Amino acid sequence: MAASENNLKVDEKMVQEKEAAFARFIQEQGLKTTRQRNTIVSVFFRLRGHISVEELLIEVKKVNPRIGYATVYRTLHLLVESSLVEERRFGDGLARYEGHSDVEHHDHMICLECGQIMEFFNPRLEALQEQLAEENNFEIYRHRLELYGACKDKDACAVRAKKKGAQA
Amino acid sequence: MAASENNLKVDEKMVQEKEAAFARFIQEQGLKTTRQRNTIVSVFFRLRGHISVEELLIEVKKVNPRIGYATVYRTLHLLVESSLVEERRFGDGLARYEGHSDVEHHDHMICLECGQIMEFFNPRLEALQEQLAEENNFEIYRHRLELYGACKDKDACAVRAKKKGAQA
DNA sequence: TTGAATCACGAAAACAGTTTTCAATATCGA
DNA sequence: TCGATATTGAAAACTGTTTTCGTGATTCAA
Repeated sequence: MAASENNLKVDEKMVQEKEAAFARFIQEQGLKTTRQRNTIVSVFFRLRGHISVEELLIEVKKVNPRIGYATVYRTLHLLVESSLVEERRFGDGLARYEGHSDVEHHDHMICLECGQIMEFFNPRLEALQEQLAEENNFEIYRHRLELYGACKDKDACAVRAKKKGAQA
Repeated sequence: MAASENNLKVDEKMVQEKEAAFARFIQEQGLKTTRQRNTIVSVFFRLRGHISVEELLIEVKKVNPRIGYATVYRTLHLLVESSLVEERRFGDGLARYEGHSDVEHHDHMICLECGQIMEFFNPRLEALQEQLAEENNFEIYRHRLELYGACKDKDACAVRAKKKGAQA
């Protein structure tokens, strides 16, 4: 029911579908297809997890070093508008972007030690929220649930924390 | 089980207890009692709901116009450190501060039409989260649940929305 | 009570993340 | 291909927040 963010290869077929969907969105909106947008989108969908703008920019620059912040920001907004990507904020002050995963909607557990972000979904949780909203005469459009804490597997967690520390 | 943010008068006795608790905190930390801090804390605890820095500053300036941003920010940090106040971020980019309400921990429903923020708490929800964390070998330190949507009472909601629009 | 050490203040500058501006360039339909 | 229009990249602007720095308060020991 839960999926860590670094356990699977990216599904090439799915990536291509998403690229196509984005291309369609661009056309529908009467916008223009550009090399920069293609590069950014292509790179983004081949990354996994919850990507910050900076992380994305670094990867994008490996393909085309002349692409700058502004274009990455702008393209991410387009991706969000196209509903292919969701923006999330986990309280560290920077936006993170997430290409839809296999689980349509999901919540997050965030380990404060190693930074790992796990996704989960539970229908009982969803139902309970609906019920509480009902009781308060409230209609839910969307919600956000984040559990902050720590992995219980301290060894694996320490390894991840070290890796993260090294690359920073 | 739910409490809106503008249904009650502030309990003067409770406010004074909190002021006293803050004074104690300042002493314990070896910090200094100042007129500015007293003003800010006093004004803050007499406001209800989820206060932004700007909202607080406006009120504080009515008492002492010479108090500036920096001192308000600094005092809010002290309030958070003292555990008398919690910082929240609802994704509109600015921090909001909340003096502990009668409900110790609680979650939020946020109406996107009128801006009303309702608090709620449900033990089944908490238990379910613990269970899901357990299943994922995860230990929760704290969590955040926000339901974004709209009041079903459209009339009351419209009144609030109008009031909010007027003051902005 | 006074004085020295220290802390806190306020204004402005710095900062981080993000958005906008603007001149140059690329795209796309006619 | 041409021309209207959208997009780009670099830099400036912006927003919310934090820090700096010179000045002013507070505290506590003498």
